[in-house]
Amino acid sequence: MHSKLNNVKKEARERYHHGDLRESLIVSAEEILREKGVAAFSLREAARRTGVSPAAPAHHFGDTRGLLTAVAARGFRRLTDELGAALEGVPAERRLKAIGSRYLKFACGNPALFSMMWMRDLVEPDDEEYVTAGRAAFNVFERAATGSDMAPATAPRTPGATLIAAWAMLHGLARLKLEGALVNVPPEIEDDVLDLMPDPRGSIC
Amino acid sequence: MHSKLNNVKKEARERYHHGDLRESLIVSAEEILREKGVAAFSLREAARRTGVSPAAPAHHFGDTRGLLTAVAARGFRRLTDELGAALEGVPAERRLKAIGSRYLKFACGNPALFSMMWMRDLVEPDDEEYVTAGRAAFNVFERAATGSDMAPATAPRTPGATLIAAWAMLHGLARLKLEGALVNVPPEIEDDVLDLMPDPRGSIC
DNA sequence: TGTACATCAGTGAACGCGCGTTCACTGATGTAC
DNA sequence: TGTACATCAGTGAACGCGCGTTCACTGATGTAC
Repeated sequence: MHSKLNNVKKEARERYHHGDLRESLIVSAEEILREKGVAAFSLREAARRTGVSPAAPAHHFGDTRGLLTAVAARGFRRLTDELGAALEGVPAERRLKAIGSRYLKFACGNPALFSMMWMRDLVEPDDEEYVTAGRAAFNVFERAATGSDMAPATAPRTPGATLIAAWAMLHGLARLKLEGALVNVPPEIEDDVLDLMPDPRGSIC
Repeated sequence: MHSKLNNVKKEARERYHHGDLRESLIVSAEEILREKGVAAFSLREAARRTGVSPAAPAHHFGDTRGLLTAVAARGFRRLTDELGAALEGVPAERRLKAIGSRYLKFACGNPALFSMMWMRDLVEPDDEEYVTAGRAAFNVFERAATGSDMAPATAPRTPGATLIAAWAMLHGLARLKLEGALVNVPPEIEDDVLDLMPDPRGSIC
């Protein structure tokens, strides 16, 4: 039974048509980011890891930027999911912190991916999928932080200063950690920093 | 007189020995960062712009990473100067905000340089000059934010949570701006965010 | 003041590399009749 | 149910490119005597 499974897999691998190349390329790309970082990423290696010719990716993504954009969008979707999961069963007054520590956890667990997601040089910043995915992640944060579920779906957002301030503190903490700027800082402090996030509901100050 | 000056310059340019190649390469590198961004940086182009053979930089910096490290260190020194200048004649209670907006100004005025300064992949993170320059910048921030001048010069720092929180908010705001994440946010909000920085002197809350 | 020589700061040609992308092509798939 | 054909998803060889670095070298500088 095990060997049967392997045969199926092998056949699939050796088929002329891959079957799910788009998906596989994204997975390979994430792998490269995880193992080697953003700077070392190349389209050819993604193809190589997927066991496909270097010209194949063009069919699905056009060019390198296209693939990275898809990977970034997928990253935002995963972030959205994780932020959502972090809120389950958490009372309103602890949601800001809960979402904050999950945001950090995501960034530190996927350092290269997280960085790449924000690099407008590498990504097609106007790509609809990318924009939508990014906005969805922010929406979760906004709802958790403000307690409001009424965020308009389409209109341009102009969120309040406190919300942006909380996000900035969070994002900055993540970046500083990734950048190794906090190596001399005791890790417990991180928790205190999260407590200092300004609360958009105005419960502090 | 003008032409005489030009002749001197021309001679200098055409001399076999450059005279100040180390300095010139750093300047060219900054130029490239400004014009093309981090991703497009190359050692060869820095040499080309300086009017020197591609092998010349090795004499002064060893390799690409060496040059970028020097550029980053210089960036931190410039940041230190600017932060210091931002404090001149500013009363204690307004220093936190003053230094905050200067930090933002620096980041947004030198986007590629600022990003590069934090990229441990591109830089020799243990280089003494780099480390010293980075620490000096942080020291200015710390002194301005806490009002304390007694920061030990050598001992490993373990700054308080509020200080880190303020820095994180600032750094995060800078990053979000550079990353284009705030395009839909009215610019006035930035000022309000700075007002929300937690004050390490405990004057708020 | 003159000269020999070590050291320094450059040259420029060459290396091998991996990259993104193009190209004419072919095998597989699915649909219309 | 069988067949013709359009479309799709791949191949793999080739392109030109710019890169970082190495190498043997040479011109300029400065120092010791």
